[in-house]
Amino acid sequence: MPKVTDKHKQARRRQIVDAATRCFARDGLHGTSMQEIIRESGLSAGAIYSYFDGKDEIIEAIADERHARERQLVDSLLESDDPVTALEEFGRALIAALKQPSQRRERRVGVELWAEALHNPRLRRIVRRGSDRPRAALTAILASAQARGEIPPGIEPDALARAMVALFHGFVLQQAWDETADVDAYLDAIEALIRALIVPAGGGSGASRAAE
Amino acid sequence: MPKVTDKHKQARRRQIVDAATRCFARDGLHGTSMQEIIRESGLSAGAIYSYFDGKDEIIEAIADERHARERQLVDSLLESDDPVTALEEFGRALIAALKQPSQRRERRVGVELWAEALHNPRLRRIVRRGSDRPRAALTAILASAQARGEIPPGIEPDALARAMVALFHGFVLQQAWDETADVDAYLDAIEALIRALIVPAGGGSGASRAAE
Amino acid sequence: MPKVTDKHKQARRRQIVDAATRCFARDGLHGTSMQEIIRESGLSAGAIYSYFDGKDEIIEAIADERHARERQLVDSLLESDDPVTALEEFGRALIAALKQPSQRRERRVGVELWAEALHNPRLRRIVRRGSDRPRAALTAILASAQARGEIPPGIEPDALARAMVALFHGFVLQQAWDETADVDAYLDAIEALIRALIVPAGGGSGASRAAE
Amino acid sequence: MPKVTDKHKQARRRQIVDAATRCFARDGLHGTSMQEIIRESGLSAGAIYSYFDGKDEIIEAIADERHARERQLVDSLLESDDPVTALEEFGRALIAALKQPSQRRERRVGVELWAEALHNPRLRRIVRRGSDRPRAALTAILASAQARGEIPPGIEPDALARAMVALFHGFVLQQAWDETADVDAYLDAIEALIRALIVPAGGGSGASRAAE
DNA sequence: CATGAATGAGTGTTCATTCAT
DNA sequence: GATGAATGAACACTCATTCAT
Repeated sequence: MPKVTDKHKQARRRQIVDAATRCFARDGLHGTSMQEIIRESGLSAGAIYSYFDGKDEIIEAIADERHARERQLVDSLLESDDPVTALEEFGRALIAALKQPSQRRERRVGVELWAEALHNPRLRRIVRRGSDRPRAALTAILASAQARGEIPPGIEPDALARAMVALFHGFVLQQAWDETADVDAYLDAIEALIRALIVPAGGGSGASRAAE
Repeated sequence: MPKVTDKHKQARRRQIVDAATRCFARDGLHGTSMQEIIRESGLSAGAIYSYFDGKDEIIEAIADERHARERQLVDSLLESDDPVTALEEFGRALIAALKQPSQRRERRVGVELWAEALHNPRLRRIVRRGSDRPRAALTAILASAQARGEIPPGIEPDALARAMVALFHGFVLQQAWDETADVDAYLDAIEALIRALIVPAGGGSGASRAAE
Repeated sequence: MPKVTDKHKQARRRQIVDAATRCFARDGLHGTSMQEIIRESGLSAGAIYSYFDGKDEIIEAIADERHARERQLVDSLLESDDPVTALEEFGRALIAALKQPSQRRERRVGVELWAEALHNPRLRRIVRRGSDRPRAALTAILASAQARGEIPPGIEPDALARAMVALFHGFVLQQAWDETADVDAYLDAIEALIRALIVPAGGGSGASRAAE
Repeated sequence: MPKVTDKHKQARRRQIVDAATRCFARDGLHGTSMQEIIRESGLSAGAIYSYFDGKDEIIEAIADERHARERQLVDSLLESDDPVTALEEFGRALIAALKQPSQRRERRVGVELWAEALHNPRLRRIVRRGSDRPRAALTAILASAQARGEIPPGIEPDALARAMVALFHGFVLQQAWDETADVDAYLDAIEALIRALIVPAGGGSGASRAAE
């Protein structure tokens, strides 16, 4: 019965990853001991080590999950052929992500992962995959929009994509520091910012539309 | 002769903070042991502990320095009465800061501090001072620009300020992960982004100017 | 199977407390490092710290044991209704305690605890319980003896109880300093000292002189 | 001018010993760092080390002083030819010593010295001189009193002397633990205790009972 | 297969003492 | 002589990981 075993295995890994995420969000990656994860998960030390090779692998699993979720978010970006619509979709997905309180914990841990990725090459690869791929997708969309004349020429699409990723990461950080940061106002502001850039198909300023 | 003693003290603290910054940038806040800082600084354990109460205090000193440097950057913001000019000044200061390779190390450590600040209240206070004050200054400038009609109404100035801080933090992160990230192109892109938003005094769209 | 675990736990604590007692008796509370206790106990650092929160707690456990043993000694005091008999019982228990060479080590450590108790409030509470309770019991016996006329009036029973406790503590100290101190002669002497005070049932008394 | 220098030296040693005594009474022998003694004395580290070879020597100096003071107390014992009078003198000196609040500190440190003496041979020699000599003197007096028939036969004079020393040490300990311990009542009680033993020149005796 | 007691190298920190100035 | 900055071995304690049961 490999399937049952596999399901069981997945469930146990879930249990461990969830417990670890709670601990990491509360006390930080380095402020959390394996003992705490053991206690929080309700499993034994041996059990945990039979599902993960060690603390680092649990951290990587968390990073992997985050990356997978972000990839899903990006995939929605690629569905539409119209770049502007795609960006709007992206924006909406972002809203959903940033407003979900259930993901606050994950985002806090995310900030820890950013720092950890600076010194752990395996983790860096995972974490960067989570922003390199979205950025590449954004770059493609923006290049295409630029080709259509919807975005002024003379701006590097990749640099603009970086700016959009920065707007996301930067707000994740602000929200991690201050839970009361106003998500809706922020999303309105960056929407205005981005729309201002978009050259309307039939002339007149993008900026004026931002105020509509 | 208190001056000599004081100068000496400052020099020793410099020596320790610099050594620690090198270590932290290389191995991370938690990947660096006091032993390493001791070796890197060329001082003895006892000497270091006579200048700092412990590892945490060294970290705080580094955060404090960073905050002080950011405050200087912000102060230049406030000098001009014209909001748009002020923003340009700010942008230029940003360019200078992000392009200085000598500060790469500091920015890498900065990312570590963001994560650490999530769990260390003292540090959070220091780190947040470094972005709350700039944000407040930006908010004031943007509100004033908005009052003058230079920025479309209907956008929360504070949210827009958050976006600008995010554009900074977000790129610091990307640069920490990938030293080859193109600073100039990024700065061009965010300049275009911001300019697009600015309603020209006499008519035509900001977006069109962004392409100039 | 909580019983096995519990028994095991008790046995390990015994092992640690015994090793620590040997170390403390040999090198003093402060002359003994945890490393020495680790070596002497044959356990690892981690093992010891899983049974005790730290060195202080090991010391407290030793003090607790001593206190428990002293309470048992005192309980024998309270069994008899006749104060004089009770005192005799107490004296005999004392003899047994002071003559047991196996307790030499414990008594040496006891002297260390007296000193430590001066500066460690938790320990002071434990150590004082070990002499306050016996003293209170002695006070009650002496008061009752005084009420029966067996001890001359005009002496504070509590002060006399203090004197008896002092005779015990003081000799423990002398014996700690000089193992050859003659226990039997000492016990004879204090027996004589105390008996001299007791007013014989039928009349003329040394005690009457004491009240003069 | 060796004399002036010598006086100066003595004064400095005083200053250091006094500062150390204050520290030791407050925080214990091992809870006091040289740094604290340095601060408390108002001298520099180098200065202190030019007057004492180290912490241990400061402790020995304190023990020496204590011993010298106790010897003076004992010397008064030997002045009188009449043992009973001598004992009374001794008791009176004791009263004075125990009631002086200024010596509370010294007595607290004294208890620390008892413990330290158990593991430091040099200190043990000093500390024991402080009770061996008084005990020897008491033994002589008691033997002489016994020879005159003032103390019942059959009691070892040395053991009785030990008891008297114990009455002193034991109360010092109680007072160190509890400053409110009633000195006067205690002195009354031990006076009664000792007088009960003394066979009145002309008659029936408690002592006869003691020998039973 | 699961457990959790045990490991021991490593941590941050202290402190009696020295010695260049 | 006096200073006090500097030393570095030693300290109490932690924690990711293992393995006998």
